Amino acid sequence: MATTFRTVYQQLFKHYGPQHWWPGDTPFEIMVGAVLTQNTAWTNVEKAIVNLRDRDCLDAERIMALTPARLAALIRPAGYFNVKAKRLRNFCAWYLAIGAEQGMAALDDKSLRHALLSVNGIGPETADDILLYACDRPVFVIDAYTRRIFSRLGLVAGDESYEQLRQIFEKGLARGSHHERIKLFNEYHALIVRHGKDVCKTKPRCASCCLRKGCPARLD
DNA sequence: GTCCAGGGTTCGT
DNA sequence: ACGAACCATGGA
Repeated sequence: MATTFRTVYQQLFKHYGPQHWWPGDTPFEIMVGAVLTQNTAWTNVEKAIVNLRDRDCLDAERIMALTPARLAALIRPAGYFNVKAKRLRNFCAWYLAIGAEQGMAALDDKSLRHALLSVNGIGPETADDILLYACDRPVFVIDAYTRRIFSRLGLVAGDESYEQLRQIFEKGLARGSHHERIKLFNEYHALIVRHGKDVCKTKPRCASCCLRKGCPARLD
């Protein structure tokens, strides 16, 4: 059986089961989490979100009403708090200006992605997290784990640009209804992160890949 | 003590 | 277009 984007997904799902991403009660909370999780362990992001919720600040207007210093203090556990306070403000200002989730829903996938990328502090991965997990748009999220795992499998070269990789994955997983693809992309990225956390950082790092024969951490 | 996490921007080349 | 420095906490 040839290794494909489909078979890797099946292998991961069989081993780890559903990941129930994205944790969060509302789309807005997911968007906040997407900004806060930039290069940060999720456990630290959760602490920051709890702080915001305790202050009733999981809300764009409430966040904008905070001074940058107050906001930074609340999100302190998520690290890079001064940078992220600024990015969160930038995002909330944009979010309110565009008309919140209704305004976002009025845009097609491409326009919304472009609009998100225009926000200072929202790059490709954060934008795609928001598109997929908060807006239910069929975009495949690429991260460092994706690049590492799939280049070791030989399914990608590894030095492609973010945009190239996204196209490769979306084309490699082209079949299925709109809804099925969203569900698949949702679960797939979550499984890649789960697997990456689990074994791809074992020391010494497996030189081949944790999904391939010969790797001590291979799944079966 | 060291390493690095569910990255992005800015400023060099 | 691409690479490196920068940001900062907390858990393993």
